[in-house]
Amino acid sequence: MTSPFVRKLRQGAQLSTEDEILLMGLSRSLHYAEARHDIYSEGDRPGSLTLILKGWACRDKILENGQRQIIAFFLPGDLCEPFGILPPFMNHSITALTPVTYARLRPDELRAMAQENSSIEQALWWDALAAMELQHEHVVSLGRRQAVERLGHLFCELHMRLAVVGLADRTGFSLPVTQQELGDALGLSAVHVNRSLRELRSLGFVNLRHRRLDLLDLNALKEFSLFDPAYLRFNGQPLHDGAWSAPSAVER
Amino acid sequence: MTSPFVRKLRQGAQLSTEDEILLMGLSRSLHYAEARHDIYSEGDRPGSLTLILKGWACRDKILENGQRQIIAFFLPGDLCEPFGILPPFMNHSITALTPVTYARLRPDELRAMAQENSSIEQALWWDALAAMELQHEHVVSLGRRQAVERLGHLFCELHMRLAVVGLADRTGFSLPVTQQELGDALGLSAVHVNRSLRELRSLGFVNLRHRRLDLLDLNALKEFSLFDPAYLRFNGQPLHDGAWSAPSAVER
DNA sequence: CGGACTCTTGATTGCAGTCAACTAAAGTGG
DNA sequence: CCACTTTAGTTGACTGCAATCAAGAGTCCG
Repeated sequence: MTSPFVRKLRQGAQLSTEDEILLMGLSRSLHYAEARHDIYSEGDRPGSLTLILKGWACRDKILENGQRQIIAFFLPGDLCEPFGILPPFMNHSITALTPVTYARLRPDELRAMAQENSSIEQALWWDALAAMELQHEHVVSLGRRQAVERLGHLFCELHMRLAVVGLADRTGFSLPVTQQELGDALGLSAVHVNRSLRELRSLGFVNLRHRRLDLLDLNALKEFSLFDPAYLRFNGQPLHDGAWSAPSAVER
Repeated sequence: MTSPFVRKLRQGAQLSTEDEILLMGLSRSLHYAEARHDIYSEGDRPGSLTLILKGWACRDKILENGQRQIIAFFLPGDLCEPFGILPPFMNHSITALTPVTYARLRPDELRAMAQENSSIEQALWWDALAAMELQHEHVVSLGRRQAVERLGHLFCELHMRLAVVGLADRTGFSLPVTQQELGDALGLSAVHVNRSLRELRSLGFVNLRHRRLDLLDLNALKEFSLFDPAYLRFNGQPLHDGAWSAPSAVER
């Protein structure tokens, strides 16, 4: 059983079996976080990168007035920081939304691996690009989309991200977060999330109950939410070669 | 006269004179864009990274319904994409807000330079980190701050970013964008930007006229906007060494 | 079985959008 | 250099989306 990390990275580069073994070998140091507990808190000085293996987490920030904003959701296979970046201190938290199993990766090890192996380098840079564009689309949602569209768009995004790591199929997926947490991600109140959910249900698009999202008409939902999956960079042609392969790195 | 790029990167690493000469040598290929024209449009396949040398630009996306969201402002010294990332195609635009002078950088050249020079590597990763956290804070603003706070927060951020490259002092700075564009960045209508501006003026914090922002009481504005500059990662201790220096790279 | 979340719905409030008219500034061309 | 046009800024009136407040129902869990 390949790890979700490897499954996702396959979207960004052609990986050989040896590449995949190398990548899986990174997850030596396994850790566990309980639901609603911080993996990293504001002010912490992280010593390693966090790779989510199982469960859901998020990057979130609590404001002075007690309001919370979820900046990003992290799903199995997600690296909470791009591969070469280790912040000297955190100014927000990484919080487990469910029980989470994660690995701690050493950035120097990752970067050394990237330096020696251009496929892995390309995959890691691809992952960093995809993570940035996720943020961009989040800004677009919060800035210019209405509540119902935001919610629908998020569902489409989560579905594609989960499908890539084998955690969603055509019928739906497990959505283990509260409506309050959806609101914290979408800049909405829990009450309004509930009402928007009702609207999506009454339109016959989805049904959320018992922490599972049933997709009743995915295509209609995508159209309604103006969802264009290009920003996820899935299944795309690999990032073009000329500019990508480091001058000295030659793959055999 | 050192370039704004170098001035900014000094915030992220100790750069020797030779490092700075190397970095300035990157900006060989100079280009020019007129105000309101795209540097890259949606669908383009960029062949190089864009470094803003003079003028203001932005990353923006036009939605199907004609609404626009500005995802990020780019100021002199800003790299529009992190140093190792060259998207295979653009799914949004990079647009000049004023007349812009920019350089085209080859990612392989940048990465080769980073590989040989650990100070430069650290500076470039630092820049990528700072750019990501800018995005995070943008999400927080759009999700959880009120209009007036958003505007005030943006002014504080722009002031610090411009000050680092020598384009702002205590009295204010040139703000060469329309109120409509401020609204497109903050998820507000131009009318509401105007009203919020009036409120900030009536509170005695700032005064915006003829494309210049006068800072009348910067500290009060920062307090009012709950502005915590930590996310800009300026003047911080350099990113810590142990995890950062690549195993084989030794600086002399 | 009790207590704590979470979800749901209704009533009310308020922040920000839209529409519209007018002023000010900045270009443009004769 | 001055009419004319266009773009940007300003203000008022009204509307509407989403927040808040509140209460009840449903679930989960010890």
